[in-house]
Amino acid sequence: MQFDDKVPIYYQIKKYLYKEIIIEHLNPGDKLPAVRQLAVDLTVNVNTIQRAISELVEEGIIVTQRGKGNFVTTDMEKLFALKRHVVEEQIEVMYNNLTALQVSPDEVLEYLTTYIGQRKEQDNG
Amino acid sequence: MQFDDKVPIYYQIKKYLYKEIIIEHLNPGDKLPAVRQLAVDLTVNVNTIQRAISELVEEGIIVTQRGKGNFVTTDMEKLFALKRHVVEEQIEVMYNNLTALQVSPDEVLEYLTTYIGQRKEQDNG
DNA sequence: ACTAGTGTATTAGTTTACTATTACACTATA
DNA sequence: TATAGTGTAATAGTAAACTAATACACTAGT
Repeated sequence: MQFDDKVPIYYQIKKYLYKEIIIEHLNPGDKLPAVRQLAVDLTVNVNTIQRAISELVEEGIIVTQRGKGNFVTTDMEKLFALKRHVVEEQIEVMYNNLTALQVSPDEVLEYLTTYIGQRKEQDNG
Repeated sequence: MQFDDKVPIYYQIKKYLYKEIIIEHLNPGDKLPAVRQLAVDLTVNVNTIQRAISELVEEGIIVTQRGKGNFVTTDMEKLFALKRHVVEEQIEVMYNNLTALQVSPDEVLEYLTTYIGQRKEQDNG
């Protein structure tokens, strides 16, 4: 896995696991790969994996069963809230940053519309 | 100034200076505060300021006149490109992250529209 | 010439994230 | 009960960012 050297790796792994859960590569109740396996897959140290996972456990997204493994929670409330939160955060950060640059809400919408239009052209062409 | 401890300070200062230039708190040809003054204002070390500024110099956004100070470039092309780039980057990052979460372009637009609607209510209420 | 204001460079020390390694504890199964 | 698979913890070492302090070099005004 490729990491942005401006952000701690454990934090990027956290976001990666969020993603895997949100897009249902990992479903409620699923067992995660073993920490040692994840360490190999993502080419980082076990401790780094551990740090990411322990934060997800604190947040109630992942549940640990000692000796068995780590599992995605079956608490659907938590999972819905996770997706809502992650998506909203993306929008919010972008909106706040652009607003700080004195871009108006209408302009933000305009920029996004234009951007999507360009992407559609590119992705088709 | 308040920093996000997940991102290097020098990098956040870079972004801060981008902002100051884009919103025309600093205009073409303007002299920046002295590095020692900036260090006090932003409550960081001079070396950290220096690191941020030296990257802006490499990018041609800031021009150093030794013994005099650091100045915003008068190359308007560079400045327009800067704004274009910074704004587009915000949109792009958000779009890519949401796409990775299997949010469709139309949904991205929908989320943003809803978000802006909510903000307007809040900010008026 | 002197001095104050500026950027630049160097050195040393601290903190945090990360790695590497090893050991320990729990679970399930042959 | 032995063993393989799991999470957990602790120790030691490395690298990067940051701070602190000092010294140097250039510019402008007195």
